Amino acid sequence: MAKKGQYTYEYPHPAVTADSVVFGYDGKELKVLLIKRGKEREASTTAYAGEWALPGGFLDVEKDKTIAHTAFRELKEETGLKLSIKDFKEVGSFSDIRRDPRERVITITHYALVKLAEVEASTDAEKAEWFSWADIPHLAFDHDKILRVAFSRLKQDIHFEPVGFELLPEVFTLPQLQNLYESILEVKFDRRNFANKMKHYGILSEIEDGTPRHGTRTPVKYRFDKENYDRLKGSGFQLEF
Amino acid sequence: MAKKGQYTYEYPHPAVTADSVVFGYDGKELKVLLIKRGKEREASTTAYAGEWALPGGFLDVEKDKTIAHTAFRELKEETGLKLSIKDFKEVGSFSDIRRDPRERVITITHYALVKLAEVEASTDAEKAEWFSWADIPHLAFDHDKILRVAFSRLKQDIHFEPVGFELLPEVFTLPQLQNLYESILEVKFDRRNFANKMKHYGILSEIEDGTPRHGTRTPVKYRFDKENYDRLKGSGFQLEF
DNA sequence: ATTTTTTGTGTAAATATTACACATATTTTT
DNA sequence: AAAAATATGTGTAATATTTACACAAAAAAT
Repeated sequence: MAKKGQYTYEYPHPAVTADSVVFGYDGKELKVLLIKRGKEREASTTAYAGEWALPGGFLDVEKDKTIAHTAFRELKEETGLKLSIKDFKEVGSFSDIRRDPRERVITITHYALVKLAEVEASTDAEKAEWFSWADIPHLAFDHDKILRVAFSRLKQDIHFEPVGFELLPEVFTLPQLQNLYESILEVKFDRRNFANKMKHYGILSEIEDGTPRHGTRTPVKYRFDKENYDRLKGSGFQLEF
Repeated sequence: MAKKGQYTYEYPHPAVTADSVVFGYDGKELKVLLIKRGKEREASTTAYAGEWALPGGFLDVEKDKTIAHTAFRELKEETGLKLSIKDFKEVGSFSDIRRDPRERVITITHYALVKLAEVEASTDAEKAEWFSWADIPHLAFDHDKILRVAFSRLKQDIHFEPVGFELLPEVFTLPQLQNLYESILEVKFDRRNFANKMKHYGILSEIEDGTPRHGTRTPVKYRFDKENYDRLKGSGFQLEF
């Protein structure tokens, strides 16, 4: 364990943390992973104990290769979720001089998109919980603000990035895909126009499951055609609505 | 002056800097403001002395309200340019563990857009120089990479933000505006289509300077109609090409 | 003086977007 | 068990947007 007062500098240094906004989608609603704050860094005073907050923690100055590695490591430690470094997309920094009561702390926030069904089992329910976007509690520090900024970044990115790929399960339906877009963009689309446009892009593969499918109201299942998407993206394609 | 070893922490802390990419436009070419590195922080070892670099410097932990204030202060100190805090748009952080040979330094980068003609005089030519985008020298640290990322962010933002307002002088011509868009987006547009689209948005006011203007090849002068632009933007307008 | 470059302007064709209705199986309600 | 409500898939015509394209005149360069 580190001895107190071991690290000295000629000029004052801030602490740096990485917080993560992890979005999931269960086919119905957009969700966010939050943790209940306990104590951290054994010896330091705990701030906002017992409140909900974004998962995150301090940069390990000697070990973390980049700040994304901090985000990765802390998310795993705090929620059990083991993603990949490249899943973390930087949102920005939050550096207000009073944002942490203990000392000057700059946080760099990332967001990540996960397939909820696939990861729900591996999140440590003791410490972490998935909250519906519509039902987020008040958060510690300036995490309310951070969450809003992360969401607006997601909202921007969805125009150009295949966020569907990352949030939906392998097999999904058009209504699910549409609902996801509507949840993130906070608008409603016409069902026919949405389907036409999506099919026109050629990035959906219909799954033939044998059932002859005479009636409706059992939605057709699709898979993303990743190869086609990558090809389109390479030639300047933009997924827009 | 600070005494050596005055600031101690229980855990190691990184240094945090703010670097700025300042873009200017002279009616012909996109330019970037760079500084020649000398020594900084009186007592510390100077890295990359004599090389070109982005303007920037260390966060003042006790005084800088946010990291944007650091960017503002350092830009003024190093180049003489006095912008406004809200001119600084965050690009992102660069945190590679080896990016600074002296100690662990995380940098948070902003970009800013300026009307070159108006600020050229106030940049301290002793220390700072405007470089054409096509003619940027090799830079210190990972500043080459930072510059590329900042440019690609500008390229994205131009779709949705009135960067023309910020880079062009009050009075400008359509060819200048088009050239600016072409420089940033790295494409060529058809002159008629560009003019049609721009005029259709209703954000340009033609300036009547009395001259009857029988001939062509003396471009018509315009001003941005800021009010109209703001109104359009408020109702979801997007400037696209 | 001649040539080259720069500028402004309009229209037709192609493409993309929008608006819109019904039949039917499933689910929910009574 | 029956009835009502809900969710699903499908196509076309009207409108709006985007693209492609040529010439005449002044200024600048040769």
